[in-house]
Amino acid sequence: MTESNPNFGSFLRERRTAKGYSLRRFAELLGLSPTYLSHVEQGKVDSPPTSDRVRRMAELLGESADELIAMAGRVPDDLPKIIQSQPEAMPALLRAAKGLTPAQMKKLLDQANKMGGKEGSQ
Amino acid sequence: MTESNPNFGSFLRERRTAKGYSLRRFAELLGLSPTYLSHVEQGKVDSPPTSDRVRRMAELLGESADELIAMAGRVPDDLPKIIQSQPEAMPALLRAAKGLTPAQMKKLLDQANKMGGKEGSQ
DNA sequence: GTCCTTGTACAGTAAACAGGGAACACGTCT
DNA sequence: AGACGTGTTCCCTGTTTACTGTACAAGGAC
Repeated sequence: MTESNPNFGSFLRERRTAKGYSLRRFAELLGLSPTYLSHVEQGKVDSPPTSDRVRRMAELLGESADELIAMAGRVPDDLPKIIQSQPEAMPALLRAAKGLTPAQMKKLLDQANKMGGKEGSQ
Repeated sequence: MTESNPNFGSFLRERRTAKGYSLRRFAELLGLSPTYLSHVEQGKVDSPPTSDRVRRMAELLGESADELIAMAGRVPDDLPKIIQSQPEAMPALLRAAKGLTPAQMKKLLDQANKMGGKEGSQ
């Protein structure tokens, strides 16, 4: 059922109106029907838009794509491939990072970036 | 289409026969039809089994669940929740870890485990 | 009043997902 | 020859996903 955070809809509406977009206009820019967008904003929808659509929303609204995608109950679509590229290590890393505080996460992220300094692998 | 690695099917078959399970027996233990399992093992299926089914396969075969799930082209189902718990940091971490060698990954994982030493959150 | 724009409720849907049933060919055992 | 266990093939199916079209009510502008 792809449970989407109930705040997703209201957040979306708040940001959209703040940007001065009408529902129809915003839907048009996204390539969605006003109907569906209305449903989404009311949280009356079983399945939120796909992550690439949500990414586009974020662009138009000037919000963080990853954050909005998470609110929608989705996962950024580049991540599955990354996880599968190292099927043991990546899940282990995520599980290890699960309990960490934001500050600890930042440290860990810095470590990772330091390591990958030279390798710009495709 | 949930692209599953073509090796998934043949690997599955190889391990199953090595364990002495017949297709019917194995299917029964999994709660699947022999038909579908046959399709899966031949790679003749558009959508591989769900990740919890693949996990059960791994248990029965004594294989790594994460690895088999990746072969199936799926993502372990505990990961989306973890990612969403820190929508900025987790994707960033994965992307930073993307280019790393297995050895570097191990180091990073150790760091993460050291940090989380005390916190047994949730 | 009527025109236009706003969002909304109702109903529907093509395609993908995740399989399943029945019958079949083949080898083996007795 | 019959029974049995192996995997396979053809075709079928309920459910979910990610939406859409049409029509409508409420509020302002002219």
